[in-house]
Amino acid sequence: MPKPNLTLTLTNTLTRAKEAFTPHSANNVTLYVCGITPYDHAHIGHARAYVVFDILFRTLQRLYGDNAVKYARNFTDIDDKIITRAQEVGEQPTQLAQTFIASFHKDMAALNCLPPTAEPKVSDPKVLKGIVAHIDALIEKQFAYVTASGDVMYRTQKFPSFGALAHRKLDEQQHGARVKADDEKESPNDFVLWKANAKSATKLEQAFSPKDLGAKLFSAPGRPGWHIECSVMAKQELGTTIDIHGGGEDLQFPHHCCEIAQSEALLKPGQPLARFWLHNGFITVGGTKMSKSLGNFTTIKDALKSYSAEAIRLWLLQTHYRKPVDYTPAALAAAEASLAKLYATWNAAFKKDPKPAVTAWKGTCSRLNPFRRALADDLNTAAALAELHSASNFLAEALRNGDEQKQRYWRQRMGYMAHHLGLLQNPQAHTAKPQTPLSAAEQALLTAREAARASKNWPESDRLRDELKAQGILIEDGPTGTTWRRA
RNA sequence: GGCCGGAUGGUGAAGUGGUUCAACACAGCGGUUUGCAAAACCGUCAUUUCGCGGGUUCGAAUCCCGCUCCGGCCUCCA
Repeated sequence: MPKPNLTLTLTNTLTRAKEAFTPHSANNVTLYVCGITPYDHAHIGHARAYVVFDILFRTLQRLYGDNAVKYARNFTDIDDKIITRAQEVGEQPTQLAQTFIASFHKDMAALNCLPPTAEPKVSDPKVLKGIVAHIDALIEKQFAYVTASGDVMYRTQKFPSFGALAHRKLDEQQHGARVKADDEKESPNDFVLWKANAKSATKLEQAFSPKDLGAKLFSAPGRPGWHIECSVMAKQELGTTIDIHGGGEDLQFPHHCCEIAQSEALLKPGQPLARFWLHNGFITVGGTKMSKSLGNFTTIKDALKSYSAEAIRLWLLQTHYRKPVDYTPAALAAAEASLAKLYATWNAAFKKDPKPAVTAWKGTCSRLNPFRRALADDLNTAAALAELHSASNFLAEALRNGDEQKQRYWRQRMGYMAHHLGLLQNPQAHTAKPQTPLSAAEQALLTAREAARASKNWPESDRLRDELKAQGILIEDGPTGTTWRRA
């Protein structure tokens, strides 16, 4: 792979500064992004996180080569929330998790998010064994202790920089602000690595015997705590120090701080779990964070009932990934309109020349430089979109002028940009919304209107046009005849 | 209480010291076109203005200080 002639800069949460990114090894670039706990359908907030990191994944692929980038995104498929939900609906937890993993995969595919190179699950025996071994090692090194009820806790006092990622001094925190303190902890900051059944309301489900998994220093049946899995899966999939670790802003503390403590306790002094930490901002509703617990969420599937997947993607990419995005129908409708315009040009170009669009680009192109620079500048997708619009406008102009050379030129560049952003990728029909053929009744209306127009019966013609519009079919009378499209 | 982030036209939003820096998009408005529309095109759309008040500077939306408002986290969370 050629050495990238662009420097990728990323805002590193560790330093709160934009830093030049260089991978530890240019032919093995590693990215770990915290995935979901599959106990319900994913919502728009999840969509944002994974669209953002999809753009990062694609950008890294362009810079270092498709095969050089390893992107792991996990599923926390062993968890109290899964067990609780499973009991509510009378299902096996594992079955329930499977259902929502499949649902999540569908959502990601709809949103044009590329599949990660690895999607580890906690329930994988390899992961469970790794977790148990990691916990054993932490106990051995005094970084963890077993409580009277059998839990294993991380001893945060052994890790003085705990909380540094979130820039917190722990003695200044309000303990128990949200979750009540646990008497068995040596320090209120300590967190659970292994959750023994003794304190679980759901004793028998998703419970594992540490001994069976090879544990030597703890024994109470139970399940892994939330944070430990990511440490282990990142290590198993990507190695001990990864290039970039990402996730939502809300994971900074405690989740990512706990991961750092768990992982770095077993690494050489000064060796980090991750060199770069990236966090995306929230989706808000009326200014308040969209979340499961507040109940103010819209699932991706529900949003897809009203808006095309690419409009959702476009809407998300209009804002820089660290800023909040407010979910409003008006904003989605505006994105849909903007996308429809892009597709109108795109579609017209395909009618002229049905060859597939360019997706890859070898070498340099001065017209693509602003686009590439925008994405390399801390993933400035808003600026990158402006370049896409610009290419679209030039292509539309070339189509009007009949300049075939420029049509090819701009179509290639537009195609490349759209592909990088994961937009304009609907196969066959080059429109955002599916254009199902007219029904017999609809066709009859259209034919009747044609007849009325031929006899210059304008009132009848307009009445039929309104009737079609009411059914979601928009009529356009052009010089070469009448066309229709579904709104 | 501690820590973190945000505030840019009617709307979303880019821009973090200086030659179109207020990009781009959506909406609106005027026009061309059309039987009328739609679509498209042309034009217009923050002109001492970037939450407020100071300061630094030859020069600030951009840096510094103070303030207001909004949001997030402080062991469920993307």
